[in-house]
Amino acid sequence: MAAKSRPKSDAPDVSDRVSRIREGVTAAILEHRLLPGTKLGEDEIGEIYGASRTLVRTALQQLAHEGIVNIEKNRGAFVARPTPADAREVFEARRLIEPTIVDHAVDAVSPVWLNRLQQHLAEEREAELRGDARASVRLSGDFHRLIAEMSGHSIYLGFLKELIARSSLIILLYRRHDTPACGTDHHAEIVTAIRKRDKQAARAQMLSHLNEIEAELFLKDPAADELRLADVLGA
Amino acid sequence: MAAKSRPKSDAPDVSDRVSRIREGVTAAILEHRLLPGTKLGEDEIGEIYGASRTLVRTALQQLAHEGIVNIEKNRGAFVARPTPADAREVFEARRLIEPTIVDHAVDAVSPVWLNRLQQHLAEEREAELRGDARASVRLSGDFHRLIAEMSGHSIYLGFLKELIARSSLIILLYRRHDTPACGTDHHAEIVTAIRKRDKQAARAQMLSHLNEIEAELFLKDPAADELRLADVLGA
DNA sequence: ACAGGCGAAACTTTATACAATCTTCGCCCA
DNA sequence: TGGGCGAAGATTGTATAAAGTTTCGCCTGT
Repeated sequence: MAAKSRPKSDAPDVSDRVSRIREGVTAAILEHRLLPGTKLGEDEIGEIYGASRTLVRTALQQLAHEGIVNIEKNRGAFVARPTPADAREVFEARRLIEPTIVDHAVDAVSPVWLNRLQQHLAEEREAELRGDARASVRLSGDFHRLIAEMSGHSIYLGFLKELIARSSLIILLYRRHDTPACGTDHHAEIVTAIRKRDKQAARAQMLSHLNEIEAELFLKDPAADELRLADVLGA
Repeated sequence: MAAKSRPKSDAPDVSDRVSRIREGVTAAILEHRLLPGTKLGEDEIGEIYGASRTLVRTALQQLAHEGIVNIEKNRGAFVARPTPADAREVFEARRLIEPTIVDHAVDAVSPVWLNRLQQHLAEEREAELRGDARASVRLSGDFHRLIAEMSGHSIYLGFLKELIARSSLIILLYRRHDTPACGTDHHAEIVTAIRKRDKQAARAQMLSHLNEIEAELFLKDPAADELRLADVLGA
């Protein structure tokens, strides 16, 4: 029995073909290459990844469950278009969960993890300097996911993955100016608090970080989605 | 076009055939008619619901994403068997989320909702009196879900659905005695606090309720799942 | 010229057939 | 008698084809 036969039920099955499709599409959405509302045709994606529609469909259903794709019956799959109400819910949930996650991360602090965090900060700075907006957006989300992995809490990790993916769409849709997605300095301050094992500070930093992200959004409060047309016509 | 053509992306699509399968299997698991570890053959289920394997597979994948079914590659789908570590994570998450949910529920209180809550309590009492363990288990979870629906927070609702489903399996696996799943009195006290619009009390009641449920569990801390065999032999 | 309806094309949904993998049972050998 | 090898059976993974639905263009009638 080699160690390779250990799917362990938690492993993402990176070698799986469905996962390759899912992660490819997810990356495209998170990096803002696929815009909200874009139609995701099964043939189209299948041809790109050299897979049949069966596998594409499986991947799209998983993405729909994660909330970044909407599947409309008999019409197909589309990149989700979160409403302002959705956005408020997502950030409220993040404000609730992430301080607790960072608490656990402090408990799990170790040289190995600190090293990973440092390395990640370096990658973020590099992408920022390079002006690579796509990488910046992706890495910004990855930072939060990294802390969730560090916490060792698999349920929080699963929840947060959903919330981060949706956040990426929300930021794309509703940011006021073309501000950099996530202040890298904030991330550094959070890491500092984690290194000092200061839960109080870590929670506070995380919370203010999330508040700042949301504050940079323009979450207007239309009566319903139907008003979107009026917005477009007014522009 | 009648109002029926409104899937609205959030509706459970009750008329959908996949959803019928999913909800049927979910109910069977939540009512403890399907025990953890049970193999869920695709042909088997397909024959029961008169559907082809394509639809069954879709339903099973959704259940796997909700965490109550494990899909092992080339082996099939099985009812999940949460570990004690999973159990602790689930209840920690519930202790974090549900007090906040009940907070929102208090904000949303109205005669209509109070009526539904009362009606639900009556159903629970009736099932308890009737000695219908299956209905009791299901209704006990439905109470928590009802409050989440009342909160109007769709993300919390989605998260809680997962947590409740897993909780049902956990309680089945790890309860000390054959205690009634969930104290009905506790639920009544929570409703009372909600009616009084007393957030403080509602949060406290919810928290102690969750603590009590977890306290009635026997979450031993084996090194790994492999020790399960030793437990059985020791018994 | 324009509104309404018919029809074809494209896509999704569902079913079925085929391929790959795992399990199980029987047999053989040490 | 116990263990290991191997083939048959069963089950899942994947692809392809048939069926149903929506959408868009075009045509006709007013």
